[in-house]
Amino acid sequence: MSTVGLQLRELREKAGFSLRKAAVAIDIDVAILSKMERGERKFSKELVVKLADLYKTNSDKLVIDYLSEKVLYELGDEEFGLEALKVAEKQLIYKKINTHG
Amino acid sequence: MSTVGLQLRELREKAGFSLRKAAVAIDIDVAILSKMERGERKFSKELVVKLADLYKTNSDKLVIDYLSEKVLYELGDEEFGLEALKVAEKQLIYKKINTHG
DNA sequence: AATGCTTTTGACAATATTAGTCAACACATA
DNA sequence: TATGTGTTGACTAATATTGTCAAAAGCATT
Repeated sequence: MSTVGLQLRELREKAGFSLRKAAVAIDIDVAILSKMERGERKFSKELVVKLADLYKTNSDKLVIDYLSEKVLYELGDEEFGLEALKVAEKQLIYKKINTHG
Repeated sequence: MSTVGLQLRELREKAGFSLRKAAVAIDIDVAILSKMERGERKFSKELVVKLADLYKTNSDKLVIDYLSEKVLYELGDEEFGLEALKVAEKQLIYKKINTHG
């Protein structure tokens, strides 16, 4: 269940693009796009953004979901996954406070 | 700055193992262990646990830190990293509630 | 049925990434 | 010198990811 894939598929259909047209527009093989939408292959962030642009949609939420999926994939069904996420969050917040930019 | 690496280095020294002895004990090349402790190479979870065992330490916190580092590495300096972590957390919690085990 | 479009599938090659091996180096100390 | 410490870089091997292609399958329409 790749929510990014499903979301992008819906967006594509609403925007009236066939799989082929969309694939050509962002310069990838149609087979890859097909697989990505169905969660059989991973997206790259670049492609997510390109597709969002193509469909005239803001990409922020899609990117966030994309990253979230990536993180969850990395964690697998790890026993301490939740704890790890909380630690990671703390680190990020700490970093955010103590950096310029 | 790999906290897992530093933690394991301290633990090793406190446990009185030389790099070579520890590497032999867990059956890896000493060069790899050296690099891992200094954050030049990634650990695997298996090695973290093996080392914790060798040093007679509970591995839970180390594993959590290991996973956290892995996640943060994946996110890089992504603008929406924090948001992604929060989404991932929600997913995990949701999953935890709705599964047996 | 035949055409023309769609999407899916699998096989394969090309690339990139990661992991493992080894020898040499530098430093300290007995 | 000889022994033990940790570090470094070059190299190979193993794995994973990505890209390419052709064929197949689905679905309307003519």
